[in-house]
Amino acid sequence: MNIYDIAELAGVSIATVSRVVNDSPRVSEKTKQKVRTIMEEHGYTPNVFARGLGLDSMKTIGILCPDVSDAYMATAVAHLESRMHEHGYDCILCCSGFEQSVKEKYVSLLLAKRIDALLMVGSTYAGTGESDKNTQYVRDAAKQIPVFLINGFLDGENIYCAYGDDYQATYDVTSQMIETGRKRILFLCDSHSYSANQKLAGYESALKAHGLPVLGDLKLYVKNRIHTVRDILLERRDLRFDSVVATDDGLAVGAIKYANAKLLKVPENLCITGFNNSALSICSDPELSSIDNRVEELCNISVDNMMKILLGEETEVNRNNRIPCRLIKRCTTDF
Amino acid sequence: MNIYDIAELAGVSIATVSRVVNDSPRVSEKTKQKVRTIMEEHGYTPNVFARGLGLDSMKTIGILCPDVSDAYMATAVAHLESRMHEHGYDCILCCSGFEQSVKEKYVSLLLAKRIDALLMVGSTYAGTGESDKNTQYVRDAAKQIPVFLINGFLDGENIYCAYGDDYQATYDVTSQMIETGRKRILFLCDSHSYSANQKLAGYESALKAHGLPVLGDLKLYVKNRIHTVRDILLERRDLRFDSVVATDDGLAVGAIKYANAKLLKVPENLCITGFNNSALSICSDPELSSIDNRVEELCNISVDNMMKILLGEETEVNRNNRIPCRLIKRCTTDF
DNA sequence: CTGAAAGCGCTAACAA
DNA sequence: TTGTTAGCGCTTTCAG
Repeated sequence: MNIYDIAELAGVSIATVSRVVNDSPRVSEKTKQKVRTIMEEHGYTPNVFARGLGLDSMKTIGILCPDVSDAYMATAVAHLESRMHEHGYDCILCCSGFEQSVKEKYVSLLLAKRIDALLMVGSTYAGTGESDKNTQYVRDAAKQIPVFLINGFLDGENIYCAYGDDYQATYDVTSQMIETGRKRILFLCDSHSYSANQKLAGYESALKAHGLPVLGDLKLYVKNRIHTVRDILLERRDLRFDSVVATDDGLAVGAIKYANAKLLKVPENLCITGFNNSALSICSDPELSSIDNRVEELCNISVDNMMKILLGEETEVNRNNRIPCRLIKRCTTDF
Repeated sequence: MNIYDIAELAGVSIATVSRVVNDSPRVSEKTKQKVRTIMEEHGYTPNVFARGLGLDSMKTIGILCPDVSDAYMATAVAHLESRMHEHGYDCILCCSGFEQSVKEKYVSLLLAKRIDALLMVGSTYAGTGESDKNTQYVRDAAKQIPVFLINGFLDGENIYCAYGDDYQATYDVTSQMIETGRKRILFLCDSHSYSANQKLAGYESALKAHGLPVLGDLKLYVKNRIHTVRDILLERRDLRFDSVVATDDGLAVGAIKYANAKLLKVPENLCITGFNNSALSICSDPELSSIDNRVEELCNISVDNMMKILLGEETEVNRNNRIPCRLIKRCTTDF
């Protein structure tokens, strides 16, 4: 059943059917009704490929993230899908992992699919914030379609970023630890992404601002697996620390497990904060204080900006959207 | 840059270019090389819409799930995407929630996009296992394209199911609780889906098989939020139980929080099992014993079957794939 | 307000 | 081995 069949059944031309499908005002209400009835009776659906060929768009966007099975990204993807759906767009989801070549391959694949825009979730797509060669593929993609980065910043034409102020959040929380008497703050991290580097910078700045030394030993990079973190901490008997600033909830829960194993009082003897305010934070015991970088808001900003761009209002949109994070206080902090 | 441009630059016809793109054997190696060089030099990518129009396929499948932000579904989606990608297929992701009308709308939307197959994750799409009217839309979709159901069973032409044996798993775990001396086993549940009903049946069978009464009071349906579960349990001072069979890890963790709040010894005074073996289970304290229904295997079965069907080997595939679950033992059980 | 017809870029049957 | 050409189903000028 195609547009010709409908046209014939309705006794009009295909042009008229097309106009009805697209709700053009240049059709009399009477023929509109007539055609619509026929279409419904026969369950007609326009062929999206043909339409795509003509319009060079299938109203589809690409969502790229390293791994949807990660809670943070899953939340983001769920929210993005829902918001895009409101606007009549479908989402092609791709999980690239963290490897450069795979990320690049996925982006070209997505571009070949002629998506209308590309949404990238996760600061891994922003590089480390230093060299440019690892982010060139993003810039190249932006030459073809608008690119939206969630949770990372990358400066470039047609690249629109929305991210939480990880620097400030980490600065603040570190400062509060110091102000409540902590002197040896462990920085627990699992990557060197743009976001991770921002958090590190915030941590170091706070130490310096309060006249504390930045100790290499207290910057610990480990795999983000709860038991692994706990065990590493347990083994490092040389390492002394009275508090933990973790860049992810999983790492922080590892620290909680460590505290429980050593029978340390939390937060009195060990003060801990996590990042992302995930389900883990209310699952652990004691429950974890965690910095919420408000993914849903980041998603909303990106989607709103995208719709503006797609409708040709690029002049009105800010390429650099940084929003404050907030600390969700639970039981592993006393501030 | 389209096929005509390439053809002209290479001094061949568009048919030849098309053959090169599709790696047809009916082109001399020499011209193949020549054309390929030109294509690369100019960064030519075939237009997927035009190709889709001709082949009536864009090598895209639809993945429908109620909510990707749920850990179980996120894992499934991540795995599915990765496996489909291996086979050169892209995935359109849709999150339908649990409302009937929305689920139906999403399915028609996906069908209109001319996907090659539909993957549905979650037993909500299998109905309750009783009436047929809630699953008619699934059967209708199956008239157009093959439908694959993960974690639920629905009998029907062109519908292929893969699910864990929730009945048996729940039967076994309930039996073990009884055999280790428990007499009042609370069944904690948050839905009436096909899967939930299977679990309930397993629970009830086990009670009967061991000569224990099936008590209405001990079947508790609550919202799947950790603190809510804990609070409800705390309030129900009339309710006596010595063990908990939860249909989801979140519910089970709620029970753990309840036990901790009441200073009950786990598992001695309260034995608890969860379902899905999610990240929550190693996060809680004590860590949760949980039934793993092996999503990844379910996904693999579905993807393998799908590829067979898409390649026209439907005779070889089983529509009803039930696989055993396994209990991952941690600290909330003593068996 | 409606229709005829020219694309959109590719695939595949048919010719050569 | 290669080229010609007729679709695939829709959108959109251009005429009327």
